[in-house]
Amino acid sequence: MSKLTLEQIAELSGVSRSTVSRVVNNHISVSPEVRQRVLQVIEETGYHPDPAARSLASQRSGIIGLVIPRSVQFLFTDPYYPRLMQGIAQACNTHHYILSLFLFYTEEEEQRLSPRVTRKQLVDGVIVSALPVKDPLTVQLLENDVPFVMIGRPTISSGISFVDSDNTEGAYKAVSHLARLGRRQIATITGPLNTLVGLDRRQGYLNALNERGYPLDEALIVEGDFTETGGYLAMQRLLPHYPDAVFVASDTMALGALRALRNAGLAVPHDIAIVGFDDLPGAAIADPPLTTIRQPIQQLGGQAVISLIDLLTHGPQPPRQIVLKTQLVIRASCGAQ
Amino acid sequence: MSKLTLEQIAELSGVSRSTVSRVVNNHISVSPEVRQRVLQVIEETGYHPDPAARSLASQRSGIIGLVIPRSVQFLFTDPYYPRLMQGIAQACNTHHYILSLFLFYTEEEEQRLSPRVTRKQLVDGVIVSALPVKDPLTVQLLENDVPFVMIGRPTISSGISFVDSDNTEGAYKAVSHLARLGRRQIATITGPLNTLVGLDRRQGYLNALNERGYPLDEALIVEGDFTETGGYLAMQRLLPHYPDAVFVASDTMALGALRALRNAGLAVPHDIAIVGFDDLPGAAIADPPLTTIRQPIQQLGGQAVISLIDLLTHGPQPPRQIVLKTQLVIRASCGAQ
DNA sequence: TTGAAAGCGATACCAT
DNA sequence: ATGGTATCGCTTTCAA
Repeated sequence: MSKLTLEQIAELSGVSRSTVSRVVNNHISVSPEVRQRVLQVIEETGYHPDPAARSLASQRSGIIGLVIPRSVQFLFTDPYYPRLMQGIAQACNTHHYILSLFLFYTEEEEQRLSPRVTRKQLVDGVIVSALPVKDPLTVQLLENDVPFVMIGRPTISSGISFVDSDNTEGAYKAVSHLARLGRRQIATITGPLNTLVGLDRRQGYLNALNERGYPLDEALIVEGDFTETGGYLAMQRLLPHYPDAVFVASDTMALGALRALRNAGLAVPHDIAIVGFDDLPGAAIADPPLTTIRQPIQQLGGQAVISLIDLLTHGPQPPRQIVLKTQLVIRASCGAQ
Repeated sequence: MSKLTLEQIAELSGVSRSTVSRVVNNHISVSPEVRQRVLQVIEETGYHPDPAARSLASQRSGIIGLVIPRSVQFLFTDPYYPRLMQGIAQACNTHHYILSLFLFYTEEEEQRLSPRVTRKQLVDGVIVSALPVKDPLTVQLLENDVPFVMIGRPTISSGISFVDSDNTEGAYKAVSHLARLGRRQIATITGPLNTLVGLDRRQGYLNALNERGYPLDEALIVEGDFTETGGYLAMQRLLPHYPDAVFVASDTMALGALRALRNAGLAVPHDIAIVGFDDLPGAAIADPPLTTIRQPIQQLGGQAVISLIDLLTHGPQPPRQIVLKTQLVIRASCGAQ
């Protein structure tokens, strides 16, 4: 079982190397009979083209890189990421791409390793998990014109392809729901306000209050960091202001907020209603089960891959910018039955 | 900024291509001055060797594959995996390897895509997340002698490299702890019993009971599946038998068990004590905080990479089989304040 | 539709 | 210690 080459397949099928290559790559200019015969041989021998030789000759690697920059590294344990990766991996599988994962920890590491993804040698293109405003990585990607799509909308979005959930509208729906249920002192625990997702969800909150002519109380807006502990601490800061509801910008933080409320002896939703964002697995099994805004995380990943492949195959194009709808999922924590 | 080649660096530094290659690969036979000069040029020009050309010539890709087989795919959203991946990614970073991720969903997909990892073309070696007994993937890996190490001990471990936690001893410690606290009716929710990790942890449970001469009550042993819902359902089946303690073979299942107990109106740890396994982030913030067995997940990943690289560089060797110690983490759920 | 041949950009062996 | 050169396995013009 020594390694087979195109050459050998060619010989076995009585055609030239070129022809076999055409068959393998599904080119048109091959007569049906020849194609048939070659495929036969390939099948019988179990031939697989050598990826290295192939990339060298074609200048394409067939590899998509998923980059988790240092700045979001600390969130990587959030259940959000496995879901995202499932979506990405599945799409890669169906589109015959290989997925490589780049997790950067330290700044030094990011500096040293980023060339791996900012040159078109190793990867054909990359998917980048949402970056804070003006990350150097984005700049490098643009400079070296490496095709890439971001998950999460970038701050300067002109010319950049991305896939995002409709965060503003999602937050708006969450807060409107609370208002509809008669809550008046609606607080919010935001995401980090140096990220667009953080800003967007806060905006949705503001929009909903505005629309109803609710007064804006700055004390009811506390910044979180998307971690459970962050949610816990933020909730504690909110308590002295007696909110009767709180929109939390992520389920993970909402879990932390619930914990803070429990510690404070407050009853959810009786004393205070709560709505999260994401609809992670933990939301449904929280105590009480968490009303939340579901975002289609897997599809986010899948769409990112599709957009990227589009970029790869059709060359530079107007950027593909996709915003997916969210959905209000009502459970017990908001007090609606 | 056209693409630089070895050739050009050679010219710019006034040496041959071979010499530049030696410098790049840190070979010994290069005079200090020449090396210095070449490195200078490389630095100035920002040259990076082409990975494809390199793999083609050297027959090594520098890529390590992480394989999540279909059979464990449904567990991928467990917080265990991000941690594991962090450990693996970090080790890959420091050892200059690229990490590729292979998630297989359907059986068809696994069949179609497994050649990617079972031939030494694309990846130099692979890390496989624990497989149920005698998975075909293992067989293929062995047949094609692709270097690989498993995370989690395989059933037939002769000749196979793996990294595992000491599951049996961990479970033993958990159950002994419960016994020490005076619990008598100690139940267990096991992992899937077609996996060795499931069997091992059950064995630890049995060992602890045995040692103390506790009677074995089959009704107190219920099989779970490592999911939250599985834990919930298993706990419900346990309730009619009035256990006063339960060792749950994973934190995720323990969270489900807690939910079942809450629904049943039982107080933890007063009515029933509970100990989990893993020490995932969710354990510390559960209500009550979960006593659990901590396993060093990141190190598991890191060790797997190190073992694999060892295999890659030193060729076939006696398998490296590493078992890492676990640690009892006492919180409120077991009743030992 | 098919084949011949020129790369693709490195590595590594063999001389010197 | 250094250079020359064959080689890795495939893609892709260009001719036929």
